[in-house]
This record gives sequence, C-alpha cells and structure tokens, in this order.
Amino acid sequence: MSLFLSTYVNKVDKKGRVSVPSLFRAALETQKFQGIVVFRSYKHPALEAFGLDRMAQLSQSLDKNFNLFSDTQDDLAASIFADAQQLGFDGEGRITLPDDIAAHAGITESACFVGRGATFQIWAPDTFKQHQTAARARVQQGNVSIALHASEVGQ
Amino acid sequence: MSLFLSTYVNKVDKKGRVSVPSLFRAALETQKFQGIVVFRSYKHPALEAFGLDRMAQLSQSLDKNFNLFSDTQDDLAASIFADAQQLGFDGEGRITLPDDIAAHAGITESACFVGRGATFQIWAPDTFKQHQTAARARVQQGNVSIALHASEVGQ
DNA sequence: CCATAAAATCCCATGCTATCCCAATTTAGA
DNA sequence: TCTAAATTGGGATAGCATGGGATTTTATGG
Repeated sequence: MSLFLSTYVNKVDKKGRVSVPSLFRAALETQKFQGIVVFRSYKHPALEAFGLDRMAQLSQSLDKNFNLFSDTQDDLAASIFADAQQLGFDGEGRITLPDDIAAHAGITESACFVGRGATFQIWAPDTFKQHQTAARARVQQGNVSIALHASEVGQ
Repeated sequence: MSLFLSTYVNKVDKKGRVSVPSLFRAALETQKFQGIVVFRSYKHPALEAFGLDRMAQLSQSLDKNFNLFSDTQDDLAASIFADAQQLGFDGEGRITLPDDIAAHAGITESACFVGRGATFQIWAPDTFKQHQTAARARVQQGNVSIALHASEVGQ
C-alpha cells in the first residue's frame, strides 16, 4: 500500500511541468498506470492526488456504501470523477499540470507536494505554509493527537 | 515489535549526520525500510520518531472510510504526515537530520536519543536535561497522573 | 484526404545534493 | 590490556530535479 509522507517544493517550468517527488513515485511504482490522479479540493485551494488504483477503490466504495454517505457527500464524491484528471509521468518523473487545475490552487512558479498518508495534496507553497501553521495550532489546542495515539498505535 | 530503551547522546557532523544508537537500529532491523520516520513534537522542542511500519499502520487506520471531508483528519494529516520525514540509514547506521527539523529541537552539534518504549524522541541534550529535571519535580509535587498519561501517549 | 500549425511528449545534458564507500577514532567488553 | 564493535570523518559516486531541444501526436484548414 502506498504511503505519502513529508512535504516537497518543486519548480514548475515554462511548459507547466513539475517533478513528482521521487519517494512519492516510489510509493506508486507497483501500479499499472505510472502517474497520478488529481482533482480540485472542495475544502482548500489545493489539489487532491493519489494513484489510479485508489480511484477505482473509491468508485467501488461509493457503489457499495452510497447510503452511508449523506446526499451532499454523495454529490461531492460523484463530482470528483468528473473533475479528476489522469496525469502520467514523463521519463524523468514529471507531470504537466493543466492550467485550470493549477489555477484553482494558485500554483504558478512552484508547487508544494504534501504527504497525507494514503493520499497527497498539491498546494501553492505559501498557501500551504499558512494552512499548516493553523492546523498545527488547532491540534495543539485540542487533544486530538492523544485520541489518535491511544486508539490506534498505543499498544 | 520494536522496543526503544535508554538514552544516548551522539554527535552531529558538518553534513548533519548522526548515528542512531545501535540498539535502536537493532529494534528496527526486521522492517523493510531500514531507517526511521521523524516529525516535530507538538508539546516539546523535540522530535518524535519510530519505524515506517508504525506510520503505515497509522495511515491505514485513519484511512478506513475514505474520509475526504473530515476537518479533524485534515488537521492531523497536515500536522503528522505532511511534517514527517523518512530518514534512511547509511551504511554506518546514520541518518541525516534536515535543517528545519533539527531547528525545531534546537539540535546543533549533538543529538540525544530518548527511548520511550514503542517510540523514541530526539532532543538537544541540554534541553532534554532541563525537561527531565522539570518532569522529576512534577512527579515529586504529586502530579504523577499527568506525567504518566503523557508518557503513555508518546508525545 | 492531405498539409500545416500547434501542442504535448520524449530524449538528452547539466548542476546540485544526498548517498555510498572506505578509513580513522573512540568506546565498550572480555 | 587487548579485541571487537560502534561511532565519527571525509572523499567519491550516483540519483534527482531542472532546463532546453527534438520528435511525435493532435487539432485545424484547405
């Protein structure tokens, strides 16, 4: 199973190409389609991304459990498929970000790849910095981290 | 399962490399990825660390319901997965601490590896000494339950 | 159906950085 | 004290990100 960790900032060249971090590529190397799937995030000025096999998995999960999602979430999830783009790697492990997708995240001359475990996101570097600082503050204030460790890892 | 005990202080060279204590490495030698995962602690000027297996486990457990819409998961992901770094061992069992990570712990010319059972921490030696003294004082004052709770959680 | 232009893809070259490899030194154990 | 293991240091190497050109594919108009 793929695991995406850490944050990388890479440059976008004139052609709109960006290197996907090598460790992210390594996490996807067992897949048939050598590339990623991206779509615009609903909650953030950012892009959601993962491998194609996970997209298939998401489709299956929606088929079987659509009643578990609320109507709104169902609509959101369904529109993911319409918005999603398959971006293949070139020989050097780069993808080419389509203009409209890049615009949604405000990405211009560099892109920030953010690991989220099973998935990752792509942000404009400055925007993500702000978001991360705020998120970190929220986690510090609430006792979220304790619940997390205790329930899952604290054996 | 890996068990990290005792405290070791090792030097950081000009390239930012530190030897991970051999007993800590031994505790991880059954894992595929020969190295560790580190991220900045929320509560302390220190780094949390453990093997990649444990991080994969954490990712899986958070990922069970494809939760693209949870605010809490969002913050956790941004704080833990985005912040985490995979640091592989070199031939001599060293890791290279990235500058920003090292800065959070105030680590400059030497690093203190502190065993915490299933996980361990990395501190600046002086900072840890102070922290340990303060913790001891709290125990003497009778604030034992808090100290115990914190240690159990791995913060 | 063909010709041309535009765009996306592929291919190779470069600089930088992280990693590897080997040697020296220190520490721990017998 | 002697020996083996662990830590420390530095030069060499390989991998990655990046840039630019060449080639193929796709769209457009005749």
